[in-house]
Amino acid sequence: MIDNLDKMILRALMTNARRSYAEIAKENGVSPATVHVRVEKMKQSGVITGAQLQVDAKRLGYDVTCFIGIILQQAGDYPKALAKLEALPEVTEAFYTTGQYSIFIKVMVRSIDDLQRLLIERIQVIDEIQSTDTLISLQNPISRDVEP
Amino acid sequence: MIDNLDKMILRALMTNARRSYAEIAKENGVSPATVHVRVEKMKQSGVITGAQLQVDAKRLGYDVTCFIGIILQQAGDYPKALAKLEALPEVTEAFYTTGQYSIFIKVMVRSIDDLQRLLIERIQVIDEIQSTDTLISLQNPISRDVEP
DNA sequence: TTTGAAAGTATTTAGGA
DNA sequence: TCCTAAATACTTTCAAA
Repeated sequence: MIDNLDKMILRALMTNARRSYAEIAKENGVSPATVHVRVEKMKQSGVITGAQLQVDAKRLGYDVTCFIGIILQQAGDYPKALAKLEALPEVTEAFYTTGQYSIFIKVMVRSIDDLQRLLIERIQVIDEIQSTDTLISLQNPISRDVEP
Repeated sequence: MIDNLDKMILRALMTNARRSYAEIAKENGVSPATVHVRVEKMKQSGVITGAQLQVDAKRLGYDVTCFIGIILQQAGDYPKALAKLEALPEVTEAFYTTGQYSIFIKVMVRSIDDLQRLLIERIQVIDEIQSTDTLISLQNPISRDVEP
């Protein structure tokens, strides 16, 4: 399904999604048309789902990143709780997890004050949520992709 | 520092980093050259840090995503422990956090067996680590960017 | 599946408003 | 700072191997 050339193309684009197919082609001894064909195939098969610009959240004013573990009143409340969390733009990731928490979310806000308001006024008021644990991130020293 | 046009450009590229500057220019009533200049400025000022292809980890064979909270022997062990974690390609994110854990990592592996091996043979053997808590993710229903 | 060639676009630079 | 215009480079299609 995915051969070595596909992997090379993924590796190239995962580090810099705006690199030209021409350049990647040259590096791998194939024609630009081939790179184009391979990328289209990986898009169609769902291996490639998109391309995101990476921005420095701090420079956009988001100084606080944190993780919140959520314990629900009942396990079956998951879809409702999730829908309510999705409506909060500060919630940038949500995971449905096993273990002590049912839902585990990543939140990015401008300040500790904003975090407190978000937690108290928008998250802890969600009926389906029983309690939350917050983990504030001070640094994000590793951030990278899986190996293709 | 960042004006409205910059934000529009970021919004466009954050959802699809391969969109053409020409198209973004047209949408915002400016010339392609202006978009180019703005992007270069945001790269130089560090607002834009790169562009990543998004891939479906499951289709690359990474079926298991999990979070591991790490408690260190001593707080000062952080740099050493981090360096050892960085050497493990399965560790795709690391956060230095306040609260019950010192380091909080995201791990992507091919199977639960691989997770077990990674935990026992590569992570729990790190001298500086006292103990770990693992949280397995079954789904990732929300995954998006902050608002610029 | 890959390619070369052609057509269509896009990027990037530079000069001038 | 932004634009237009021009040069260069890239992408994408397609017919053939």
